[in-house]
Amino acid sequence: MDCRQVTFSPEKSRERTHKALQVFPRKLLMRVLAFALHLLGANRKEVAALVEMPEESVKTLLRVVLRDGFSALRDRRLSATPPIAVAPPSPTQIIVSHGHEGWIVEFGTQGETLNIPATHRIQARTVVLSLLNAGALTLSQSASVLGICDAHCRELARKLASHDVADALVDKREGQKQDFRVGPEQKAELIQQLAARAITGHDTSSEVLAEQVNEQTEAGVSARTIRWHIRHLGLSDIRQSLPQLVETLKKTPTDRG
DNA sequence: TCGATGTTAGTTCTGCCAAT
DNA sequence: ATTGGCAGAACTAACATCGA
Repeated sequence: MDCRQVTFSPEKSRERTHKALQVFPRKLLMRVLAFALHLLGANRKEVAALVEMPEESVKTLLRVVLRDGFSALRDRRLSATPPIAVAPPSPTQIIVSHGHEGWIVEFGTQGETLNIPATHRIQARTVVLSLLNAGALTLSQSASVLGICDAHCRELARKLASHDVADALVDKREGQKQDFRVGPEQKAELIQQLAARAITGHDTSSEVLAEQVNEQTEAGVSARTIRWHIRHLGLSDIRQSLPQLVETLKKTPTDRG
């Protein structure tokens, strides 16, 4: 669908969105809009910015909607029943609040405060969960101020009770840990082919190397991937240096005489 | 507490295309 | 002809939430 000639009015959008929010939960409405913008051809990054969602959430949304259809537009983890009202927290001597600036911990009798910037999430968790473990805050107060569910809050507090902050609270995600197409066998073949061809003066272009690696290992990788690995293995320059090194070594007596 | 599901952060892979 | 930057897809694993 070509929308380039369509005029979009920010005023009308504000008006209509406001009206729609009387009926739709904000999150659901944003998910519907994200999917519609995607269908109309908008760039995913721009879609994410427009609906104020992380780009990765938009990615996940599009994947599940295209797989499961309309039902996937709502967060299926959410219960259909309305939330149960939570009893007000019991008064404590320490009060923790969370705003745009960060967290404020009020304690003592003279109104002393500890300010934790919004960017210091681990510090906030350390303080709040320590107070929870010490019995100075309730579970629901702690979970609410940290913006996590009670069950997860309980789990983090339990971990912090038996582990240091680095083990209990620091995010350890590292992403994909191993290559899934170019493994040790393919790398060995790549290095072998590149070295042998560089020394003998044969073609060392990524096209040829990809052909050889695929032939020997049935990897099915592209020339671009071969170039990517050549660069990340630090092999980009050995095409020039390796033949010179071999010539030098030929003229030098071997260690064994 | 646990399994299912969604989210997030990171790496690898690949097509496109400008630069060399 | 070949390389390498860029963007986005594909993938992995940890984090987080939810309901039973």
